[in-house]
Amino acid sequence: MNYYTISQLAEQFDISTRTIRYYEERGLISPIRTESGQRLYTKKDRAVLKLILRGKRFGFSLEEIHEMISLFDNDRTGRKQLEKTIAYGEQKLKEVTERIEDLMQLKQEMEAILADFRERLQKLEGVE
Amino acid sequence: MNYYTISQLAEQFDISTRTIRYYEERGLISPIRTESGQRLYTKKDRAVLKLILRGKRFGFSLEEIHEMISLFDNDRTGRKQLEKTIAYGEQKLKEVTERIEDLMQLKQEMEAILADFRERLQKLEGVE
DNA sequence: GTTGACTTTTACGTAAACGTAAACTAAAAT
DNA sequence: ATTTTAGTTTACGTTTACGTAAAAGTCAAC
Repeated sequence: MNYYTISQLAEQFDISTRTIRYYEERGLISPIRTESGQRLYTKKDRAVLKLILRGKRFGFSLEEIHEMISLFDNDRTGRKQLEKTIAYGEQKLKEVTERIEDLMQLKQEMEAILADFRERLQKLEGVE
Repeated sequence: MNYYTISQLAEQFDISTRTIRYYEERGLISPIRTESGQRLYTKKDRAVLKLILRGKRFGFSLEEIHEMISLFDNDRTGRKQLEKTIAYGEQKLKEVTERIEDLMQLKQEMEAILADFRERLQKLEGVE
């Protein structure tokens, strides 16, 4: 298998190494170590990092992202655990759905405003 | 016309008065004042506040939201101004569109994971 | 085998977005 | 008329999410 160093990942995602170490401090990512203590990241670690950054773009806090990651990550075997996980997941899914609807409304409003501006510009050009 | 007090707005949106004053500090909202210096908010101010909070939910910084507000707010009359505004608006619209697509992908992934969990639960219940 | 790039931990610094407390004034209620 | 209640400014405090610098160890290249 193949590993990434911290600076490789940092470059790939255009973030600092400090940022990656900070995510580790907060328990969001857990790379293995070489004998001498250097961090090594697997493809899976990379995927987690990608997930973190996407969550951030959506305005989720690291705390929320942490919750979501443990949702996907932990193999919850017990029935109660599964039910809890599903309930939590359904709630998060609902939140995401609401956000999408909200954003689509914003999009429509922006399009309307833009249409208005374009019309104004047309009139100005007509006069000229 | 009808005005809102700061605490009325705070209650309506479930935020603190400090938060509203902070948005004013940052130039995002500009209520009128009574003779004695108390803030009064119009329907339009309320709409702006709503916009701010929506922007925040989407993960935009107050700085970005400030920009967007002045975009919608200022009556830009000159041709150059109009063109600039339209260009900026189109860019923001693109960002929003991308975000929607991104979120929809996240939604699908979450749905897949949830389906998997539900299947596991089914199997457990079948055994029981 | 030493220079230079990279990594580690520790620790203090910082910007954004408010929270909170003090000291005071105005409005509303009793 | 005088308590509450709500509002104001000023200013320091706090959390999140890192930035930055120091001191020391390690890896890669020449």
